Amino acid sequence: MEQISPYISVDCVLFGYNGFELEVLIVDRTLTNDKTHELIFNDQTLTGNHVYVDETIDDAANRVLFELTGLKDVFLEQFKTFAHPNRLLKPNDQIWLQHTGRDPKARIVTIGFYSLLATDKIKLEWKGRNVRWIPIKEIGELAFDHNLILSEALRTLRQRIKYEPITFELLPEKFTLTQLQNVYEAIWDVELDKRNFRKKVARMKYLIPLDEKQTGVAHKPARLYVFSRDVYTKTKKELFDFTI
Amino acid sequence: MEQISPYISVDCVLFGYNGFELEVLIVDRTLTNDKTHELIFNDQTLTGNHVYVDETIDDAANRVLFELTGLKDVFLEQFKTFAHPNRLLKPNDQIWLQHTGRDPKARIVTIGFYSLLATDKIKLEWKGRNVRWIPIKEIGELAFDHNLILSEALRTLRQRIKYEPITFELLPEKFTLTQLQNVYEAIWDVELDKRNFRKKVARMKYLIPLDEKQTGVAHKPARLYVFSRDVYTKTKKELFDFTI
DNA sequence: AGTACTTAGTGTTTATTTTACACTTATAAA
DNA sequence: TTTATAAGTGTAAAATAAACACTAAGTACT
Repeated sequence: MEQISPYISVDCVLFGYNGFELEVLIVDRTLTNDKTHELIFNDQTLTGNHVYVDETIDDAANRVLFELTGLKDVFLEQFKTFAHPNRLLKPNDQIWLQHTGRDPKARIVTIGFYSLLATDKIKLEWKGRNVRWIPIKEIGELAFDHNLILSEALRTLRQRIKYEPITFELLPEKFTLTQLQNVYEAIWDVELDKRNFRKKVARMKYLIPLDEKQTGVAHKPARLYVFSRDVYTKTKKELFDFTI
Repeated sequence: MEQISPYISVDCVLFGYNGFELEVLIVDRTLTNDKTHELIFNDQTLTGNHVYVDETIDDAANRVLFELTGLKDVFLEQFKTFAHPNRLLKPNDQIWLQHTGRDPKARIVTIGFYSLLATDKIKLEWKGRNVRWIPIKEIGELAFDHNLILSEALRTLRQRIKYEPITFELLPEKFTLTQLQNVYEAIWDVELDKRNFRKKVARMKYLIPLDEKQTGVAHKPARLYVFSRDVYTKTKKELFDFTI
């Protein structure tokens, strides 16, 4: 029952919305033989890194996000912690751990974060590794238990957008109501009624209509809106939300 | 930026309901000088323990719960992970860590769980330490960041009971509608309208009325109900809840 | 036996929210 | 000027939420 030095990491599920579908940021994990330069394997993972001893787990998650996208101060929230059962490591994962000089017997504890990003404004770059957005429906088998982590992140996201105004994070600052509706439809994978959706969001005071319209579209241009966090925090009911 | 062996623990916030108020299980932490037997300090903590290398974090949390209450298979859910910023350790905590042979510089990562228990059916006992239920409003300063952990657990609980039928876990198997209402009132610290509350729960098919009544009360005896998880899982809308 | 005490249990009205459903309007492109 | 495309709008019916006060059924006490 001795405590072998565990390895603490964060894994970030970065959700993006491209105007049509929900996407997730995926990194290629490529391992080649140092001498022969043969490809040993090539698969895919979520983005993550280990937690340094002098930083909080939120620091670590923000660092991963920043190194990848150059962005700071974006929505990033812890959702669940996973202790990889090492006996279930896939062969590739074992090889990978040895290659990176880590003990495959050491417990891996990883804290899952998820972030919401407007896909367009991001230039991806990460330590020379191939990083790209993949529509969530097209994601195949990932390394470690990253499929589970992704699945739990999506479950959390689907719940969270019911009660908190975070869908705006997936959109440009100014957006149309149709775009907003599309985000909900993409996340929940359902179709919503346009008129009822608009009636519903019309009640949200923190959704501010602008005197501005879309330009350059080959149809009736839509009105643009912004989300006001100020109005939101002022009007939301704190009824059950006091801290002891 | 070297990785000092971190220390991984679980902290369990055990919520109980005594018929009147929401309570939390608290452990006395007493430290005496090994030679002189003088009391060095005596303060209070949540219940927790470290995670062994051969168990999952859920195993560890269940182990803590079992050692404390003798109960298995009760509601126990992870809610948030905390990385104690060690620079903020209180003096007592530093002394405690040294006393238990641990490096105060080693990062502490603790995974917070919360559990819901019907206070009455539990016999408390934990390694000879003093363990007791304390009403949540009477809890003072706790060790480490346990006040923060408790506060986050309560926030989670207050949210969770809005959408999931877990309040039953705080009650005996057969309960009255008034008891159920009292649980909501205790958790949210509000008063609810009796008639509206009953109208609302009457819509819940998984709340099964029995042909049984309270006995031994000096007033009109109330009808007893049970919660049927079967009916709940069958009838609940899985609409947005598929797994990829 | 009767009375006092205590909590259980019930219904109505009004306001708000949800749901289902189809046509007109404004712009760019051809 | 015509066409294609998405924007934008209203109504009726059903369900839910909110406010509000009295009667019923048991025990305890005399």
